[in-house]
This record gives sequence, C-alpha cells and structure tokens, in this order.
Amino acid sequence: MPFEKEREVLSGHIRNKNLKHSEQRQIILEVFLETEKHLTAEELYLTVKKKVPSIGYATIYRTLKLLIEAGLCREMQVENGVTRYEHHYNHEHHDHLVCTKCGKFVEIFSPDIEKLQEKIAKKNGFVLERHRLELYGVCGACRR
Amino acid sequence: MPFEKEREVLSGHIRNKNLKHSEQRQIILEVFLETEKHLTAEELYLTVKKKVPSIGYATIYRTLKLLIEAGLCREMQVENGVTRYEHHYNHEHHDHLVCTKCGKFVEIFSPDIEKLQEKIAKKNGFVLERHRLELYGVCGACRR
DNA sequence: ACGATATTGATAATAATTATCATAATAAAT
DNA sequence: ATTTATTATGATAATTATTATCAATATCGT
Ligand SMILES: [Mn+2]
Ligand SMILES: [Mn+2]
Ligand SMILES: [Zn+2]
Ligand SMILES: [Zn+2]
Repeated sequence: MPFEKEREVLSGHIRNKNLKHSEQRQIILEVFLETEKHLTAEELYLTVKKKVPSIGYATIYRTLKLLIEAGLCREMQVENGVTRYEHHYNHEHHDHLVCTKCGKFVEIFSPDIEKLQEKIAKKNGFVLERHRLELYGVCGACRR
Repeated sequence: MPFEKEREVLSGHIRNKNLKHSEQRQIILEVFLETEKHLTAEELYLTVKKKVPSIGYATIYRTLKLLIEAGLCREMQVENGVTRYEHHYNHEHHDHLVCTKCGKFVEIFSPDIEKLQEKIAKKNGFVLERHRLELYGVCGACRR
C-alpha cells in the first residue's frame, strides 16, 4: 500500500477536526504524492481531472489547504507570484535554488546560514519564526 | 532643492530612452522619495491623489516601473503577496526582517550569509544572479 | 505654431484565489 | 436499511492586484 503513512496522517487530521472522508480527497492526496515535483494548483487540477473528470477547481484549493493543515504539504512561491506546493511529510526544512532560464529547482540547506539568520534576528530583538530564502541564477546546462 | 540627484537620474533615464517629462512623473517621484517607508502601489496612489486628484492608478504603476528601470526604486514582496516599493538609489543591497505582529521592517545585511549563498550556488553549478531572503519573527515591542 | 510621438486616465481584461450556495455524499443514530 | 445532521462538492460569482487598450491630451524638437 503506497503512501500508507501519509494516508493515516490525513485520516487522523480528518477525524481530529470532525471532517469527512471523500473520494476526491483520497485521489488528490494520491496524485499530489505521486508527482515528485513542486507543482502548481493548476498542474494538480489537470492531473486529477484525468482520473476524476468532474473535479472542481475549488476542491483542489480546498484540499491543498487541508493537506497543509495536516502537515502533508508546504506552500511556496517563487519570484513571479505563482504558488507551488511541495511534499512536507517527512521532509526536512530546505530552501531553493532556481534556474531563471529553465526553471530547474535544486533543494538546498545550509546549517551555517540558518545559524546566521538566528543571530541576526536575536541581535535585532526578534524571536525568529520562519524565513524564506531563494537563490536565483543560471544552471550549468543552461549556460552553454 | 531636495532629491536633486534622484531627479537627475530620472531625467537622464527619460532622455536616454527618448521618453518625455510630465508633471505626474515629477510628483510621483517626489512623493515616493518623501515617504520613508516600504510602500504599496495603493499607498502611493492615495498620497499622490492628494496633490493631483485626477491621477490614474495606471500612471502609478507605469511610473513605478519607470523608476525601477531608472534604478531609483526596488520592488519587493512580503509573504502574503502584496508588492511593496522601496528607495533604491544610493541604497546598498539589503534583506528584511519583518515582525509578524506589527509589520515592522528592519533592514538587514550579512556579508557572511551572502558569501555562503555564493558558495552554495557554485557548488551546484549555478551562476548566481540574485536572491531573496526574508526573516519573519516577533519584535521586542510585540512580545510584552 | 506644427507635427510626430509619448503620456495619461478611464475602463476593460487577466489571472489566481476565495466566497457563495444549492445539491450530493458521508457517517452516526435509529 | 432509513433517517438525520452535517460536511463536501462543483458551478459560478466575487475579489484583488496588476496589465492592456485606446481615445484624448501633453511634450518637445523643428
Ligand atoms: Mn523543495
Ligand atoms: Mn528595505
Ligand atoms: Zn537551467
Ligand atoms: Zn512587532
């Protein structure tokens, strides 16, 4: 059974909040997890539509919100303002390096940068809650 | 004469691109420079409207774009997706620390973080063009 | 002053997301 | 299995921020 853990997380959240299961929610979760990339609501909508042609756009957005609340999904936006969604369950925190030519994503993480961020926040009297770090450049493949 | 340098920069850009001067552009620049904060298009629009009641929204957006091209203005967006504009002429590059309670902005800069970013990009075969770093937390004043 | 060109303001269009609401599905109680 | 209360769904309208369109106006070199 694929994604058993994730299914359980969603079920737990649904039970917890007195919500109800639905075929749509199951399929959206499945498609979301099967797709190993940072996808937009539209991409998810179109893929789900192949399995459930009657699916509505609103259900995609609603379910994405639900997945975020359940800790299965993370919202992220890149430059232009298009929101993308990525797997969050069992994924460590990371930031992104993005190619401005081909759109390629690389996931990055630097404990050193994270420490420096904390230091800066503290120096200014802030208690840090979260941060956003995105690096934009041209990847090796796009440079020749 | 206040903002003489900035006026010259805009004039130069206008001459350079064979554009034309206008009362509106002068006043928008003035109001933008007088307002010492990170403002939204709407805030700028409302302030300019007090001096030039006939001003159109489109002119605000168009002129902001012009100021950006001229190097006088920098566009930035914070979390929610509202675009803000800040002074760019004679301002060093910096990132932002934002209070999630009161919205206070602190401008930050860390050469160490900048260096580490370069290092990460290089390690992944990227040539870095720019980055976005925003830290979110609660400021001292908001914590008691 | 003239004429070519750029600018303006009103308004329509766009795009992404959220709100509304009648209908359908779910799940618990009978 | 039926009933019942509640939530979910899909169609569509509304919203928000920004950009495009276009006729009327302003600018600037001659
Ligand atoms: Mn990622
Ligand atoms: Mn700033
Ligand atoms: Zn690339
Ligand atoms: Zn604060």
